[in-house]
Amino acid sequence: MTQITDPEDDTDLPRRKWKQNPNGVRNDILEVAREIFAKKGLSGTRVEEIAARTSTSKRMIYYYFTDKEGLYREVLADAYRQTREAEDALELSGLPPAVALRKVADFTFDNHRRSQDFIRLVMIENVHNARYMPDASKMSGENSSVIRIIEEIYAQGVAQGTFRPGMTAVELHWHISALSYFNVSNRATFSHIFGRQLFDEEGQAILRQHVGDMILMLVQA
Amino acid sequence: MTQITDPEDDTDLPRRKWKQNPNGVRNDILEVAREIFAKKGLSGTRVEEIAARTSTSKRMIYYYFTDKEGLYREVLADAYRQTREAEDALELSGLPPAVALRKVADFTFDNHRRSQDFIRLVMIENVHNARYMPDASKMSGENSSVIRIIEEIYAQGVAQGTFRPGMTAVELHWHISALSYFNVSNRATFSHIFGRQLFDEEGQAILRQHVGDMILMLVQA
Amino acid sequence: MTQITDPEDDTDLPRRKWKQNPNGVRNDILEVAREIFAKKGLSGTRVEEIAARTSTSKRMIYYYFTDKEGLYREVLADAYRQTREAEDALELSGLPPAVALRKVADFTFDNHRRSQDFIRLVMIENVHNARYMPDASKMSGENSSVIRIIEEIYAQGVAQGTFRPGMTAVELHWHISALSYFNVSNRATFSHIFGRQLFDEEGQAILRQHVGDMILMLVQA
Amino acid sequence: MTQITDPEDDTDLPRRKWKQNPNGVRNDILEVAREIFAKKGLSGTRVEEIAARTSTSKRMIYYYFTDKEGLYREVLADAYRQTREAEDALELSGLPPAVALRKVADFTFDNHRRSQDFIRLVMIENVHNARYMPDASKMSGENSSVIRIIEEIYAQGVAQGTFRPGMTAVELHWHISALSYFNVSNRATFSHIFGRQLFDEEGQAILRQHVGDMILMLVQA
DNA sequence: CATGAATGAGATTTCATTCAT
DNA sequence: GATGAATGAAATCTCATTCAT
Repeated sequence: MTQITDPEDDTDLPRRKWKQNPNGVRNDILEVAREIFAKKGLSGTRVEEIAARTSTSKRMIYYYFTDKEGLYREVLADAYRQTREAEDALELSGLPPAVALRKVADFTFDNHRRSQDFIRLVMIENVHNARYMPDASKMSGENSSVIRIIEEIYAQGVAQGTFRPGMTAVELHWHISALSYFNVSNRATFSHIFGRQLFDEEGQAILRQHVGDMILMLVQA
Repeated sequence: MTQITDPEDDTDLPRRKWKQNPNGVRNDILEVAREIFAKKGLSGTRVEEIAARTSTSKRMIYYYFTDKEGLYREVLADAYRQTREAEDALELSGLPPAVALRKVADFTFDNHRRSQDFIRLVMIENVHNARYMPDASKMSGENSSVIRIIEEIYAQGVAQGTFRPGMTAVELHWHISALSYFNVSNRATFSHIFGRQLFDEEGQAILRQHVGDMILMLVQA
Repeated sequence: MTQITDPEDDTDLPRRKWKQNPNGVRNDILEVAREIFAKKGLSGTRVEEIAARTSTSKRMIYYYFTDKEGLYREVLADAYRQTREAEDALELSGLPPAVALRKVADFTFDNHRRSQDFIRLVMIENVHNARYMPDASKMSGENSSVIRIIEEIYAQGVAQGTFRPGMTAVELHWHISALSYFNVSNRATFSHIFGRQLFDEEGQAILRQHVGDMILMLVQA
Repeated sequence: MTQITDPEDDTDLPRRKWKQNPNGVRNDILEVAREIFAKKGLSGTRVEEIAARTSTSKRMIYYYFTDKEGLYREVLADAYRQTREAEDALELSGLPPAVALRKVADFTFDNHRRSQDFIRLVMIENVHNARYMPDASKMSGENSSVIRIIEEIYAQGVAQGTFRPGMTAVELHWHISALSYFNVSNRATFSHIFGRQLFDEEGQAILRQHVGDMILMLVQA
């Protein structure tokens, strides 16, 4: 990513992607680790394998992350951070509540599909009962932008009389998340049992439509 | 450890512990293994630990299940089998489609909450990309009773004109499952970020109600 | 030591000193470990080295002793146990107090000289601030036979009027130990600075004599 | 870490921290290293830990002391040097031999108690069989002031007829050292087994008295 | 002189599995 | 069927030391 390779440095020495490049090395490890942890889980991952796919050595992993668990924690925190950032980019001002809410649902559905590694990390972390989650302080849902966004939309809809009162943003977020998450997390077993149809483009379009429909009907009921 | 075998008691009588339980040892292993696999995953589980919590020794695990993976496969197949059996017990004949469909949703929501270990095994299996799933032949969704049940209800509703046509039972099942599953699978991370409110009795009642509502609105739209 | 090698077992298979001989293997490890720990200390010792000098593998060390520290603890406890046993063998009944007390001093002086590994383990353990000592319950000085022996001798001497009253057995033991211990523990540095004379046979005889003299004079003063 | 260097302050003036301390960095390292080596031994000590507690970096340790072993050697030599200096300060001229000798014993007993780190370094060095001791030339007991002091006292006592002839100063020093050293070196294990009484103020006073008594009786016998 | 980054070699420990009885 | 002992292969982690700037 932030590579600083010098083409002139063509000596016989073993090729190093970065000499003395702390962030380069650190990020390189982080990226590789994310992929492998997402694929194999914490206990299923070999530090060796991460090192092998890196431009550095196993030793550097311990240098920067103390131990395997430390690396896993960083990967997880990083993944959440990036997801937050993607959510922060959502721009919905000016839209009518119903339109905006569907946009949130669609965005979540699409974004989850795009972020398979993130979903897998969350699956894995749930198997661990959230033991390695970043400090609650950094994660608190209060200042989560999705929640704030949904809150605003919902409040506006209620004010306009188009949404029924009595619900919370977290509830709405929960429903949208559940449907969008399951679509990625359980694809393997679900398609094993019920076939792949729901996962081809047409099937996905139908599901996506349903998700938005259900959410809107829920608030408009 | 908790063994009750008496060296002098070398008669032909079956060992007391398993008197009414011919496959005693095997089932004992299976039960213990299910619990531990559900808690720690495949790679996170130690054969040692399973053996220790069993009334038998490690040797027997290999005797009955060949290897750790074999045991895991059996545990998984067993768990699915039991879930199927629970679903088969659903009796809805005679009810109007809308009532029946809500009952299916409620049942699924409740049943998932009760079957945490099963859900965890499914989570784990999805991390493994469904690599260890029982043969598709045994699992095929065609002969799944939930699907057949939903199919009947839906067909009836469409025939009566109360449900809109154009949907499939698998789609409906997908939505119900997603919402019911996420409620269990992601409780750890979700409550870490957004608090525990949705998981106390009141919160769960609300979510359960929403799930039924959304499904019904989806078919009645 | 407790070897059970069978000369008839001359197959092509790799030679094993003991197959399926738990105590053999365990004691073998313990003996080798004691020697090496005594020589190099806890952190200075390589598990590898212990294994290499054993008839088994590194793996067995972990099988029986959990980890390096566990092995060290056992070695230490074992060494203390053996020292106690040697002390228990002291037979002094019937001797006049002064003679008996000198015998205790002489025995301790000689026994320490013979038990270099034990002394070294105690040195090492003191460097660790006695962190790995066996449970105080097993070690309590109350039921230590040396203390009881000295107590009896001293009480008798006081009763007879040959020893002055007002001292404790632990104090006497302390002095005898200090002199006997230092003779072994500090030989290396002391002889480095002041030469080897005190450590040749003649020097040792003189020191030994002094130790007994001083103790007797102390109680007879 | 607690560095006070200012990048703009690139004058020729010596760094503030070491204004009156030309060998500042070196001595800083030495002091920290002494403490840690005394606590954990040679193999138990991490160069990393020394560096961390120093005002400099690891690099400087290697710059000044070549390697860990070199640093350890210097620490040890330094500790002996300081002990010698303390002994040199003893001023006993004019006192009657018996009084002077008890003063030497008392001084040694007290001085050892005060110099725990030194005693620990000696313990550690004895575990290493005195492999890292400073050159014998620097250390030779001949020019050791304690030995010379004791020699003088003893000679005077013999000349006066109050001390019996036939002993050497090294022997006397050996006894005093043994008792004073053990008091510090074996406190951990001894009190673990026999309790702490001998190590409280009263107990120590008794032991100290005994040590002087025994030495005096030994020469006066 | 000074520093943070980097590292090879090796140490400790783990784990599924098999063996001997 | 049953059991405790045994094990090879591999995984995690540590440490003194050197390098690049």
